[in-house]
Amino acid sequence: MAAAPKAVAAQWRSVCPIASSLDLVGDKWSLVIIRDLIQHGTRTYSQFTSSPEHISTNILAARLKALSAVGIIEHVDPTGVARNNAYQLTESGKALRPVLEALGHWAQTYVKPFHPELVDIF
Amino acid sequence: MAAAPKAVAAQWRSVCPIASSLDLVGDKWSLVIIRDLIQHGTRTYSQFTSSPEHISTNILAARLKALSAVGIIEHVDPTGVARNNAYQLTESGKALRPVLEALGHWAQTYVKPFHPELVDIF
DNA sequence: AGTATAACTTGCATTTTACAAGTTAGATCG
DNA sequence: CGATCTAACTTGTAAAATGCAAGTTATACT
Repeated sequence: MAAAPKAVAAQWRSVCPIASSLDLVGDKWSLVIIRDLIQHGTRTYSQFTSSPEHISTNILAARLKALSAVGIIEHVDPTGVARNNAYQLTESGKALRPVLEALGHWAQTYVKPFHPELVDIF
Repeated sequence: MAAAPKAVAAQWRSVCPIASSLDLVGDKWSLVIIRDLIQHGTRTYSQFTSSPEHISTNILAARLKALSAVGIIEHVDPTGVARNNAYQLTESGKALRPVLEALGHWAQTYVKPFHPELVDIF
C-alpha cells in the first residue's frame, strides 16, 4: 500500500506527468540523493555529505525532508531517533531507477565528449 | 558524427554520469523544453512560451542557447534568420526520450496520488 | 512606406542554492 | 554517572537562478 496523499508542498506547473515528476524530483539535488541510495542501499546524513558532489548541509536537510514527505525515501528505523538512522528508498523511490539508468546511459554517449573523465556506474 | 566538444560553460559536480547529465539538463526547464520537442517535433520560440507551464522569456532564451551549445537542440534551418525558424532535437536530444518516458511512467503510479488531474501522454 | 509581430533583451523582485558557523542531543569514554 | 564527542541538523548571510513586466530589433506582411 502506498502512502496516502497528505498535503504536498509542491505546486504543479501543469497536468503533464513529466513536468509533474520534475516538480517533485527536478531540483538540483534530489536525483543525486536518490542515486546514492540506489548505489549504497542505505545512507546516513553524514554519508550523503561525503559524496563527491558535496551538497551543503542545509540543502541536504531540506531535500531529505521533502523526499520523505512525498514518500520517496524513509528512515530505516521509522520510529527510532535520528542519530545513525540511515535513509533508504521506498517502493516509489526504487521505481525511479529507470530514470537514473536512462540518464547514465545517455551520458556515456552524449556527455562524455564534453567530460571525458566520466565514469560508468550501472 | 556528433558535434565536437567545444567549450561547455557547464561545470561538472563529479565524474558520475548521472550527476553530469543533470549538470546539462537538470535545471528547472530543460527537460520540459525537450518534452515539447518530442511531442511536437519542431517548436518556435513563441510556441514554447504558449506551453502550459509558462516559462518566462528570458529563461527560455537562456535555455535554448545552452541546449544548442551542447548539441541537444538546433534550428531547423541552421543558416536561416531567427524569425519563424523553429527548433528541433538533434540525435543527442532524441536520445533523451527514455529519460522522459521513465519520468512519465513513474508519475502515473507515484505522482498521480498527489496530483490526480495528471494526464497520460506517451 | 507603414504596421504587426516573432524573437529576443533588460531591469529588478523573488526564490533557490551555497558557505560558514552554531546548536542539540544521543552515544561513548573514563 | 558526568564530561566529551559527534551525527544530525539550524541559522545567517551571500551568491546564483528564476520570475515578471517591460522594452528593443528586425523581418514579414499589407
